[in-house]
Amino acid sequence: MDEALNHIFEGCKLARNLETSIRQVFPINPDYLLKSSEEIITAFNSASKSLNSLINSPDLPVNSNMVIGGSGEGSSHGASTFFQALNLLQSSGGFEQSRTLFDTTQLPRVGLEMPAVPDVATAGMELGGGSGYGNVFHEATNADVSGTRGRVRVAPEGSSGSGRGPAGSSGQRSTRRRRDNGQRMIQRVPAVRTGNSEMPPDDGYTWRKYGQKDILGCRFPRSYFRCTHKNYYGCEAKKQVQRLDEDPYTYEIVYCGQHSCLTSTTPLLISSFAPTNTVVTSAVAPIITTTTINSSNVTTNPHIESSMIGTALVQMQPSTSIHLGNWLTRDLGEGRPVADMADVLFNSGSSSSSMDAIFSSQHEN
DNA sequence: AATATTTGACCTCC
DNA sequence: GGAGGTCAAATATT
Repeated sequence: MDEALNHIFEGCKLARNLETSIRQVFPINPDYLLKSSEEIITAFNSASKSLNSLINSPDLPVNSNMVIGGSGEGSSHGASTFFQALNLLQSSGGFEQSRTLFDTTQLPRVGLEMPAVPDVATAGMELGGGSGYGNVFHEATNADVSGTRGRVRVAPEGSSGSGRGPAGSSGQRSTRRRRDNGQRMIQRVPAVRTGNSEMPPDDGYTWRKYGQKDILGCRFPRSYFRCTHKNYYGCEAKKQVQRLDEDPYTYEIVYCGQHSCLTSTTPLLISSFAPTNTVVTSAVAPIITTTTINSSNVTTNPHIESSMIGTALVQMQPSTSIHLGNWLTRDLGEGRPVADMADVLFNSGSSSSSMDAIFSSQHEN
């Protein structure tokens, strides 16, 4: 059983590595795809063989059902082998820096939970956790145990207006909070060079920068972003981006909150997640820009195989196409003809203002 | 003109 | 009191 589990976890790890690579490095080298696919197949084939031999073995215990994390009799063996395999997976680098966040004593509860219908972007991040590149760590944010943390400040009446002024003149800000109670996901991504500056790769969503802060002990400032569509949906998704001191070509991105906006964009490569009725027409096809980049400029992250990096980087621009099939066929409920909305979308370019104008009418109701 | 970014001030939490 | 997160006026960009 140990062997089979090891093979399964190895296959999962390889699959995550491949998925992360496909998502973030363009163009993909077909040789690399082939090699990776074969490795995954080999791993699962090995698992299959091990399981077959186990099942056909006369030594198979009567109670062979594993209850992972269970405490009753019959579960201990399964659980221990499971944790051995999981530890193997962890020690391979997938969770190398998450140990403080990922207490192994909680693995049955935390590590095995899978969202029933994961958000596309979230799923992508979760799947990306198996390699040093694109590592993802889940962190339950600081528990609000004091009762005073995260409280909301209420502005005094009649205090609206400019929030900027001389010290001591404020008090008009209605809500200001720290310590988001939502789940945080930490991802490390290689820098992408555009022109003379490096930046994190596009994650498919549209973000608006709302702050930057010098962090004590860090060489590089931390940037704060929130979803562009926050004003229209109350979309609370945020992210913090910081360059690593030890590796300036790697960014650590902390995602906070889930996107609740329908216009949040999704990389084309996730189209396999889209419903079958999704139609990507030329009018809404993603804009593809090609930049000639020296491969050494793309990343120096050793976890990326050089074969994956071409001399040109094709970066998918945020596209609304993926979700169109979803919500164009959805009952928008406000009596607004879908065709009209599509017309607005297709004929007005992809400016967020037109998008927001559409959805603001929904949101306001 | 509309939208995004910059940046100093403000606020919360430790 | 200091660090980190957020706000919003000023400024830049599209």
